[in-house]
Amino acid sequence: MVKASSYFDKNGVKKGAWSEDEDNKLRAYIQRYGHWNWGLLPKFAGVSRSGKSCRLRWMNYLRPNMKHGNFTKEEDDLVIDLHKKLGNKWSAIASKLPGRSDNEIKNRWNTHLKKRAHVISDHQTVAENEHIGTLESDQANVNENPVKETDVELDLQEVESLFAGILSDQESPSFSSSRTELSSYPDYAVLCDLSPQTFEDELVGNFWTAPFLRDNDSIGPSCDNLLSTFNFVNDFISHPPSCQDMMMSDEFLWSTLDTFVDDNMDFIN
DNA sequence: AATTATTTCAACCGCTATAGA
DNA sequence: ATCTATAGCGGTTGAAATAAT
Repeated sequence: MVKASSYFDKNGVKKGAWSEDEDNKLRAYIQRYGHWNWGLLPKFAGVSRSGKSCRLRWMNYLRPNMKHGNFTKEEDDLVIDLHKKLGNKWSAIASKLPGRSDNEIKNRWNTHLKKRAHVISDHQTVAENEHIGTLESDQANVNENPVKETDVELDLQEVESLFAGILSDQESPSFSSSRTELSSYPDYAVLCDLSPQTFEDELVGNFWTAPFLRDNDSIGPSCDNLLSTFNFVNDFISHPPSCQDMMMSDEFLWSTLDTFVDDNMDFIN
């Protein structure tokens, strides 16, 4: 199901449903270069979307290993359980359900599970009240409300341990997610002849993995493009070749440089 | 079969947190 | 300390799908 047929806003940014072509462009780009900067990514990927929109599309739909379709009973139960402990912390809940996005879980909760959880909660409240009533009658005049205080204390401990578990699972959300994503891209490992982990260390914020502007045919030789390309050439000349060897083949590099010179001879002259 | 009401869920929006200048 | 850019989160929207009449 899609939200709306697409349209362009007053700034020329495309909104609404993503087309298959846009999905393919975004997927291909991120699988090749990673998401190094969401703000700039759409331009390089060749899609007329906002960075936010690209990020959302990738995180919620295009990421590798994302599940789509019905939730299993186990997943539903887990969401209910985690929501009971964490509340509307969809991102934290999603971190415990592999292949499900926070958005998907939020929708699942709002459309299916909220009612079910309320029913369960109502039953539990009745049971708890009966239990408390029994205790209170048993321990009348000893303590005003011993059972409720104990319950609150246990819940806090549960929440704390759960958060501790989440934090220990992921040293950094962006790093851990990109590690998972990268490990599923054999092309990168082959290209670099590096383990995904080592490659990731090189990838994050690495100049050499940022896309070369000429990759995007829709972008003409603007001053920004030329500046970036000149910077690229300067860096290539002045830097030791280790990174170049890892990240690019000679064939790609020289063909890119040739193309650049051909296309921009007038500007250079 | 046609119309209306309801449900679903992908995408948007506004806000906050964080990092870097 | 302040400003700016970016990433991420959670609430909300609204078109499409489905159910009810």
